[in-house]
Amino acid sequence: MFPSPRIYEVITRFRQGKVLNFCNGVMYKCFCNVGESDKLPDWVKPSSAADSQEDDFVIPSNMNWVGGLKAPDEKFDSKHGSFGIVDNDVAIVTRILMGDFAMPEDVVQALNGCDSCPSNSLVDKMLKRFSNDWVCAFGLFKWAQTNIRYKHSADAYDSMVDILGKLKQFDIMWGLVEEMVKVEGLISMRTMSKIMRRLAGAGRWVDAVAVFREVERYGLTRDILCMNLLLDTLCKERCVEHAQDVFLEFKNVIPPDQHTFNILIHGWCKARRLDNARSIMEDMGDHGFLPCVISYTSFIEAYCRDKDFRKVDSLLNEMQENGCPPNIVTYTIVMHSLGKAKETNEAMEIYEKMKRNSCVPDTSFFNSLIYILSKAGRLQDAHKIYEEMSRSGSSPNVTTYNTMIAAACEHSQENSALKLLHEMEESGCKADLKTYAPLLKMCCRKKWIKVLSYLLNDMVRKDISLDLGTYSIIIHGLCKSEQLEKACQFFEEVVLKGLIPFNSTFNLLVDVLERKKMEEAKRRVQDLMMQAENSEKSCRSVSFV
DNA sequence: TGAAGTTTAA
Repeated sequence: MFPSPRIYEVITRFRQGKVLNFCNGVMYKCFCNVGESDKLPDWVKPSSAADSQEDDFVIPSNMNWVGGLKAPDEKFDSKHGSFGIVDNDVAIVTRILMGDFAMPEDVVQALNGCDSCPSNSLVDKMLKRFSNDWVCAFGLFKWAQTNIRYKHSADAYDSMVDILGKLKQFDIMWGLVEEMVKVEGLISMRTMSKIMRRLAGAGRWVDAVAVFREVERYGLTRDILCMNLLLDTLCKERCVEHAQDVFLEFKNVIPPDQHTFNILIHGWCKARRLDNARSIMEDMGDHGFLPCVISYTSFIEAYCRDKDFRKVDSLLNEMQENGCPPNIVTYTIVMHSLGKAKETNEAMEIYEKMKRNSCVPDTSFFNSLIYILSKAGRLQDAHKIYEEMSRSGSSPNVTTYNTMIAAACEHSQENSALKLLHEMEESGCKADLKTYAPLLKMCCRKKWIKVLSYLLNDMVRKDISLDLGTYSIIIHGLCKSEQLEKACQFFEEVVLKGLIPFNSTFNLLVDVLERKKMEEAKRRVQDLMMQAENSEKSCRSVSFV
């Protein structure tokens, strides 16, 4: 135990009110004892948001004390200020990329000043870490290319294309694609698939289809595989109409296969246009394909969504009669919907029916079962299923743990929730934001501020960053528990991160502060909200120039 | 890495 540590956050630079020193939204934090802040490296500056008075903060025993600094991981690189980063080059490059850059060229220049060498693993890690910051990612990408001993892998190119597409930098993306064309074997169907997905996601359906039309220009074959990829992308991006148009245009040139029809059936079922799905099914027959379990399951899912369980039943029977029995996916859908419709006994009956038909349950099925049992308040039964899983050969995954933890939190089984988090870690299952969100909410409700701090720190250690929704849960929870100072601190952190708080969060906080006559804090929150809204406006005007 | 299913807060 160390005397009176205080939490400091590392905040180095701002751009339009945005904190730049976190990667993928992860804010790097460090801990130091009161009166020892001069021992902090110069890149560490305490922020007002984190200047908490948690004098009794307990340092978790799994942390090491390194030269006056508390680092959440075994190794702490005090020179470059990275936590949990063992690879020195990764640390150096991360540190540089945390700067304020307007153009990729600036990033290249900054990286030229360091003596790190690019490697496949370095580029891979950095592209993942900066996948939401195309300027940094592309700068690093360009810098790596200047080294004559290094060549980007096809995967690195694909990742870069994907990042540029995700952030809607389509001109730059196309420039990179042209560069890829010059090297043989670089462009693959994976590249094309990423491009089509990002274009469709941005509402540029015509462009996505154009990629398919011109795919031979890139040395690829415009076959049924490629067409199915496009159709699937269009359906998943909610433009099944465009998928249908492409299908009609090309079906005489490129003979469709069973996948083609299933993709369209699923697309139409998801869009609640069952008539269209049925015509595709007929067309499927005309092309000599029988509907398979996947085709039927799409319809089953649609009926389930309408809670039309009579139709579900008759279709299940029809499937059996047609020699196409339902499989584990079909059963999962039906059971899940029955459970959600509060027909828990009928849902359990599906499990029995499944066993009778010797259909083997898998992890997703068990996850669904655990979910509906928990929602019905049958936590003990859910726990039994959790134990049954390992015995039956399907191991729990992240969804299993997330579901169990959320249920325990909802039913005020705090210890059990924290125990599950521990079990999750022990089993080597990687936690994510959905693991922590209910736990954080629970801590706010119970006013467990120390545990809240511990969990937040745990998240930093695991590279899991808070998003706006999670921040909102915390702020709402703290308001309800009348932990108003804490609530204000989190509100400030949201704005510092460049996020814009929801109006409901803002209104709630202002209301509570007003009721408690905390005028100064109220004004501060109002200023912060204004700052957040203004910085968004200025960002917008910049992007339209 | 060719088609269907499970956890989501304000």
